[in-house]
Amino acid sequence: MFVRITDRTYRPNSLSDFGMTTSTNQIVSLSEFTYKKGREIFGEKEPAEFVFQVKQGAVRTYKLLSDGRRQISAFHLAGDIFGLENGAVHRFTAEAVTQTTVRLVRRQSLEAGAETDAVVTRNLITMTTDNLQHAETHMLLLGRKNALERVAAFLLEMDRRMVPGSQMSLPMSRRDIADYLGITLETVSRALSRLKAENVIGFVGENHREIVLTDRIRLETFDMPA
Amino acid sequence: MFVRITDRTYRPNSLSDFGMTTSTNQIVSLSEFTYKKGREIFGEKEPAEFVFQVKQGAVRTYKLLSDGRRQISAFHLAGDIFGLENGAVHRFTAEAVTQTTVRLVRRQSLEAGAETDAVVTRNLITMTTDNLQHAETHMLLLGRKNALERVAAFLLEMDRRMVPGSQMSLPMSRRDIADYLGITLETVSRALSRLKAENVIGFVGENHREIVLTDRIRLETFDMPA
DNA sequence: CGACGAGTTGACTTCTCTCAATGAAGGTGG
DNA sequence: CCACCTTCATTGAGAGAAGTCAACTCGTCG
Repeated sequence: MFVRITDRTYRPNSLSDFGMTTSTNQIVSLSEFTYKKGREIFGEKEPAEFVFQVKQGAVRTYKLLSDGRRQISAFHLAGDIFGLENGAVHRFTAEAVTQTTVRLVRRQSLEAGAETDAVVTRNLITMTTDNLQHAETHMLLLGRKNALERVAAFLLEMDRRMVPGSQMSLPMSRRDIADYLGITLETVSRALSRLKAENVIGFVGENHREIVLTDRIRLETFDMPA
Repeated sequence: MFVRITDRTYRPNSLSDFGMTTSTNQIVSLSEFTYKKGREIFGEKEPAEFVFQVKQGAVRTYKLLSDGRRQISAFHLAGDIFGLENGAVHRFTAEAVTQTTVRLVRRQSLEAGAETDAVVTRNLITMTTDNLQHAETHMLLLGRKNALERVAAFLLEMDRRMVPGSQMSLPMSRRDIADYLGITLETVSRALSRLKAENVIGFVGENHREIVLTDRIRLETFDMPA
């Protein structure tokens, strides 16, 4: 249950072990750690000691209301950095969606790097700005799109971000998708069924998370761009 | 109609005219400009030449869908900085909610300042992070709160941000509030009527934008915190 | 093998939207 | 200064989209 606390006693190597490559825009660190499915990586209001990069797997970050309603603000896939959007204290909870390996660096070290290296600084700003842009786009979705548009937008976003290929394998459950899109899991399921019935998407494997975009053009019309 | 284009040919004074005070965390510039109610300050996809600070009045920033649905991402009140959250190109439209005076600085100058001054850099990051935090909180509202909770949260936010006093004078219309909260103006109106009927708020003037929070404690219970 | 979790689907409910009417406020021009 | 027009806000009635509750299927896993 609280293995994660033990987990987080793990310490990455010190300052000299990481750097930032301008070419890849990724924080590079030799420090890695793996979380099992559903494990909490950090909790809301905890001090933000580390910044993370997903090496493999997927992470969800979310906020809760007191009665349990959940809003997932983002899914972080391989390559993505998370935990940076926070200040001294984490502003939401991060959990492993599937078994996930992350690289981590001390936040303090990063900030020290930013003091002396303008490139590191610029990258920090860029990453924060990217997060902000994603949040803005998502606000438009949450505030003004209907269920079908939300699900279409989600599929297109995931298709764009996941490894290229004819099909995609979604790591997250229908409930996760629902909490990301601000609807219920039943509504997600109905929207997917409708898209399947109209031959816009197809289900591939026997679990229902392998999806192929049969008609991307039509899917984009469901999404409805600005 | 296109006066704003003329407006924007106005040029702020050069680099030497602005700086950033660490004590107030505000960009200081002698360059000012005033927009009439409803005027566009900048449009989505326009090059982001300036960063703005509201001196007086209020600004809304929003995104549109092709069919006209609008999502206001934020209201910027006196003292607030906006246009920074953007990259080289503005990611949304900014309009004056009421007659509004802004200070402005060239974006390029700011970036030059960031190169040489770590304090400026830190403030830039802080401001972007603040925007991000607001967006995250708003995603929770848009994705998971009901109409009454949204309106209650809005009133508490405005009360917190506007000049202290027993009552507040909202600069924006019901439609603006609705597009900020992801509901319709009728639903906003009904929620306000209900809060008034329950003596949680009161209307003061003869226009319906002067509001007093009669029972802040109860209003907070309607909002429902995390 | 059985329990459990995930997903789908149906029936019904509910919340918000849509459409419409009304009244008040504010701006404009004669 | 006032009549007129437009905009804004409120309120009601009905429609509709999404939520809730529940049943059922299908893998997975102990």
